Amino acid sequence: MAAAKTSTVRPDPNYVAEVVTRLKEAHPDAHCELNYETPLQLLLATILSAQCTDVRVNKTTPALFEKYPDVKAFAEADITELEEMVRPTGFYRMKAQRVQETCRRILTEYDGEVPDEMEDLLSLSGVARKTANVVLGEIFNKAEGVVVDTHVKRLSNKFGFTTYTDPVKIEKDLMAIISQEDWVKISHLLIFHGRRVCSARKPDCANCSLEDICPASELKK
DNA sequence: ATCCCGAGGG
DNA sequence: CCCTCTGGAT
Repeated sequence: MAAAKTSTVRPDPNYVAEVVTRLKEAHPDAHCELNYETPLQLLLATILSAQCTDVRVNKTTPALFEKYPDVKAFAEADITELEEMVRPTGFYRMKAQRVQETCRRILTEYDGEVPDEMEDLLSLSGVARKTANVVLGEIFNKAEGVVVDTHVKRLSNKFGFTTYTDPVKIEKDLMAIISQEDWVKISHLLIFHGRRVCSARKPDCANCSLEDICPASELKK
């Protein structure tokens, strides 16, 4: 019988396990770096983090969360003032609108509480799988997938975990090769590694503990 | 595929 | 200057 063809080429499970093990050793403190105190604050911080560094989000949110202490305050905020508050994070008009629209819907449809179901989260303005996965994983401890941001996307391709560029397809590939108990952790690890070692502009292969097993190592070119 | 948008790094 | 940053909606 001829070998069954699969539509997607999977990386060697042993290789994947080795990469995960080494990432855990390299970044034992990997965690979500967005600052927040409430579920609402994490949801909003994550919406603001689109195409923006978490460092900049963290410099923006303290004043924002002080001025608007709860969902109601965001729902009733003057949109121009809200725009100015979120301006440093970029895409500020759209983000202000999404933040307010999301808070209004949480107020009117979810009794003021951030929903803990994927379907409900995805129905919110400015919330797609990446943001929903962050909230489900960090707050409710019930991740239904893997957070795929720009770092996870870049490194997943470098390590050969996926061949796709579409975040949804990348997430599906990762869910197939990473054990479910590591779904939250793998994103933290890839994001930490992507920021500190394997940056997009200048990957520091000389100081990377995975250099010898990395298909994209710059040192052997 | 394109738009939204500012700020820092190389 | 150009690229990148925990994306999402049209």
